[in-house]
Parts: sequence; C-alpha cells; structure tokens
Amino acid sequence: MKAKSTPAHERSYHHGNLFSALLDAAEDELIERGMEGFSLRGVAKRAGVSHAAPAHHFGDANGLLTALAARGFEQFIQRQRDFRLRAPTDARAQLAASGVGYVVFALEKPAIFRLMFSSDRPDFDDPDLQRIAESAFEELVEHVRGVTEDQGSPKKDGAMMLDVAAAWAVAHGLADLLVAGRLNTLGSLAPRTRDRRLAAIIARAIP
Amino acid sequence: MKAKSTPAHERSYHHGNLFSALLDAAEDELIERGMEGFSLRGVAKRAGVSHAAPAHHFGDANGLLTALAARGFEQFIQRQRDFRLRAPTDARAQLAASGVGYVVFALEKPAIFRLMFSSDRPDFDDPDLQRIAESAFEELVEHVRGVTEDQGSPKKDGAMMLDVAAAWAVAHGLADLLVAGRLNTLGSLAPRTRDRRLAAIIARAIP
DNA sequence: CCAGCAAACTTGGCACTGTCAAGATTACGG
DNA sequence: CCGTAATCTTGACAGTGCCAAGTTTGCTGG
Repeated sequence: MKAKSTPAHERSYHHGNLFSALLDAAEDELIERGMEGFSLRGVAKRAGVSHAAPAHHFGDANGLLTALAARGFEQFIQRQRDFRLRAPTDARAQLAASGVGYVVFALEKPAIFRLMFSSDRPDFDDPDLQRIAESAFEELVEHVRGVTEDQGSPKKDGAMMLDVAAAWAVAHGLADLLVAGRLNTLGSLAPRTRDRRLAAIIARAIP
Repeated sequence: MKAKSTPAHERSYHHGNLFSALLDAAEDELIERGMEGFSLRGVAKRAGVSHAAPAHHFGDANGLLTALAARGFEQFIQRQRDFRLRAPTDARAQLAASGVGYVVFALEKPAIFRLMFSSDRPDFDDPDLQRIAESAFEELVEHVRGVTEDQGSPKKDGAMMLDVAAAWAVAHGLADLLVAGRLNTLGSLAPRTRDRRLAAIIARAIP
C-alpha cells in the first residue's frame, strides 16, 4: 500500500505523488505519536520533504487531517462491507456484521477512528469529507430499514430513525470504549469469540 | 462554584487556592478554545498568574488535564445520581435514568466529556483518576445487576458482563455521537422528549 | 525547439508553545 | 524573629504552525 516502492522519484525536486505520500506519512505519525504529538513538520520529515511542502497540497495542518479522515471513512466503509460478505444474507445478520466491521475497524486503526469521530481538528464542513461520511451513514440506514421491513409492519420514518440511532449508538459505543481500553472484559477475548459477543450485543439494538 | 469571590487573595504573591483556580481556568480554556487550541500559558493568563506557575501544582500540562478529568468524573457521577433521584425506583427505570444522566452530562460539558473518554492527554494510570473512574464504572455494574436480578433467574458473571457492556455501550455511543453532532435527529429535539427517546433506546440494551 | 509561465518545493523568519533552571517573595514553625 | 521550604516569577531554549519570498521544475503555446 505505502508508496515506498518508487525510490526513483523520491530524490527529484518534484516528488510526483506527494499528496498520497503525505497522507501515508501523516497516518504513521498519528499512529506513533498520537494526536497530541502529531506535528506537521514531523510528517514532512517522514515524507522526506521540507517543512512547508504540505501547505501547498493541504493548506494547513487541519487540512491534511481532514483529507486523512476522509480516506479513513473509505476504509471504514470497506471494512464493513468485508464483514457483510462473510455473513448470512438475512437482514439482521447483515446489520450485525456491519456493526462488527465498525468495531473491528476502530480496533485496527484507533488513531484514525478517533480522528474521524472524536477530534475537532478535521473540518467536517469540507465537501469531500462530508460526502463520504454521509454515505457511510446512508449504508447504515439502509441496513436498519432492511431489518424493520423484515418485521412485517413497516414503521414510520420517526420510529425508524430511533432504530437507526439505537443501532449506530451501540456499535459506536462499543468501538469507542474498546479503543479507549475501557471494556477489557470484551477487549481481552480472542477475536473470534469477541466478534460473536459484539454481534449479539448489536442485535439487541433493534428488538 | 468558581472561586471568583475572593478578590482579596488574588493580588497577593501567594495565590492561596491556585490549585482549584487553575482547574476552573483550564475548564474555561478547554470550552472556549477546544482541545486543539488549549494552551497551558493561556490557562495561566486566565488565572492571572505567570506561565510557569501551573507546573508547581500539576507537573506539566497533561498533569493539569489529568486532574481536570478526575474532577469531571465526580460531576459525571453526580449528574447520573441527579437523574436517578427523579426517576421511578424500579431497577430498569433507574438504569435508564443513569444512562440519560450520562448523555446529559456529555451534552452539558462536551469538552470535559471528550477529555475523559476520547483523549490521550490525561494519564489514566494516575491513582486519583483511576479510582474515580473505576467508581463510576462500579455504579453502572450495580444498576445492571439490579435489572438482571429483577428478571428472576440470576445470570452468571460472564453473562452479566455482557449486559454491562451493552448498557454502557448504548449510553456512551449516544453521548459521543450527540457531542460530535452526528445524531441530529435526536439532538435537535426538545430536552424533555429527547430524554424520553434516550431512555427508550437505553432500555433496549438489556432484553 | 524553446521561451516563459505556473506549479511544486525550499528557505527563512515570526509569534507562540511546553518545559527547564534560577531567582524573588512569602508563609510559618523553631 | 529568623531561616527554611513552599510558592510564584523571570528568562531561556527547542520545537511548533504558518506566512512571505526565493528556487527549481514541468509544461504549454508559439
């Protein structure tokens, strides 16, 4: 994934694909030094470039983090799809699988997850970020709708939004607490059994 | 609450109660400038004291934030108790009320809430912080136990910990998403009806 | 083919930050 | 009432984000 396989371009004055190289470097920086220690100059150094180079592509530090959050949402959506593909096709199992993917992504990339949901540094009015975040939300709504439609009597929009909030809240709460290391009764389990427990909890959200 | 009522001491070389004055200033700073813009020197200026004064009481900036998070947990626990007192006394209503208090605290003090749950700056190994956070957790466990005991057959510890995780996750997820402004279908409701919806969602966590 | 223009990147500087070391002031127990 | 320790201040240093001005490069129109 990381574009470390193009050392030819890395020495030229014009980097070539500095944009994505900076995103990779920023992700590494965030993972290794955390949100507190994150430094734009550190990112530039990682990418082998001067300290003011990022500004040309991202404006300022928050602009870089905005783009990183947007890329995070793409991986986030993808991870949920991965889990849905390996699950039974009934609506309830599909929703639970999405939720497990939600949590697993958070555990795999905690720094990115926190950047996406618990930071005030990205600009959430940015069109790209807003669009991709919205699209993640809409996939959730669709799968909640699937479950409620399976239950015969179709609900009104208001009632369904309550279900959406419930499903989203459980998955998000599990993810955020696990990332914070506050749910070790679940976090210390082996992945397979942990994911089963997660699915069971998430399924409760919609009675 | 804020110790603005002792202007006599505020001009002396020795401040007197600088410890708590700095906590108040830090909370204001966090509210007004956010986690990103938070500055130790800004806090010192707010308290009318030199830029190195905080170090003597809190060690470094993260030490100050650790103490602030600990104080946050006290208010957090208190807010949940408030809501329990105004709720029916049956175990289920008590648990739901705790959860609503959980969310309301987050909405009242979003910056403190994020400091407590979604920041890597406080030192969560600090004895004071650890103790008070643990005590908040134990109150939750007790109320979950109350509900499961009401249901006749007492569960094993493992099964109950699943209930604990479920209840905690819903409340926390609702709180975190509302703070992030991502659940506006709920967030834009009037407080009274919003709290009713919240209680309904939280009650689902334990079937 | 090659000017020159715009994009990509660098260099240098400024105000601000957290932390450390050393000095000034005050409270207080002997 | 004195000296010692706690409290607070001052000054300095490296590191930070961002801005302005300069340098290198790719590219496009003639």
